[in-house]
Amino acid sequence: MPELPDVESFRKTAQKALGKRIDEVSINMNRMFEASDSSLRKHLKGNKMGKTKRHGKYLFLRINRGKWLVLHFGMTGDVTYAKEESDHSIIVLGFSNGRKLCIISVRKLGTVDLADEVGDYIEKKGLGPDAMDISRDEFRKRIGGSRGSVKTALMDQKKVAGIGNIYADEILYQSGIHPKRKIGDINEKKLEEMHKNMLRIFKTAIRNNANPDEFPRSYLLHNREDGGSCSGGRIKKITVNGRSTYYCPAVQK
DNA sequence: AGCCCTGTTGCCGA
DNA sequence: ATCGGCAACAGGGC
Repeated sequence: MPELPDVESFRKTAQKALGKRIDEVSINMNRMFEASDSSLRKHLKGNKMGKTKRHGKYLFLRINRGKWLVLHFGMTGDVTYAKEESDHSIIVLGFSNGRKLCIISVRKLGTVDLADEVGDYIEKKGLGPDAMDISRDEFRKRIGGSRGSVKTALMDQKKVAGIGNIYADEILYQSGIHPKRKIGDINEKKLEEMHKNMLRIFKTAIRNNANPDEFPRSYLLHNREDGGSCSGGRIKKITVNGRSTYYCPAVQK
């Protein structure tokens, strides 16, 4: 689930607790946690939920003056705000209105951390500019300036933050580019087209709360399986950068 | 029931 | 730069 649009949707959910005081804290520690149980409790309990930020696939929740709760979900995740506690919650924040903000991670592959400054944290991680924020020229410079395959470049969080396996395939499909094409083989005009498509796809996904059922039918995502149908032919499955990759040979060159 | 494979991520070592 | 292995777990196929 958690690529840029999913995390943006998590952020909006967390935003519903804005200004609410955290009365109760429940933490199910596991290997995701970089911050200790005691320091998390110290910074969470009794404080009010502040503003929220997202950068790439990272979510930042301000929980105390200058302190941020940092969340990265790995391959699975969700955030809920309701009276009921969700299964697989790693952190549950209880508020006086009886509602709970649940941070969910079924597979426990991500990260939970504390940070003083969002910008410093992003820099420390070496993340590139957020995909929704990056200018056309910057995109062309960062993606175009590598030697490997175009899909590998798109998924490199150090170049541009937020594009994962599913959306990389979608961007390449809609841009008519074979995932294994070498970057050097793609001209500037095509790179700019990719940038435009990336923004459009993410905007569409965000508008629909990252729910693929609501995306246009023309999206690859709906037929993302070996032998799946496409206007031009059949979807093919290959491996790129160690990840399953789906594309249409008739459409993508 | 149980075994095997796959996977929306990212780090590490060869 | 690229590749395989790995982390933890659920769900589907057989």
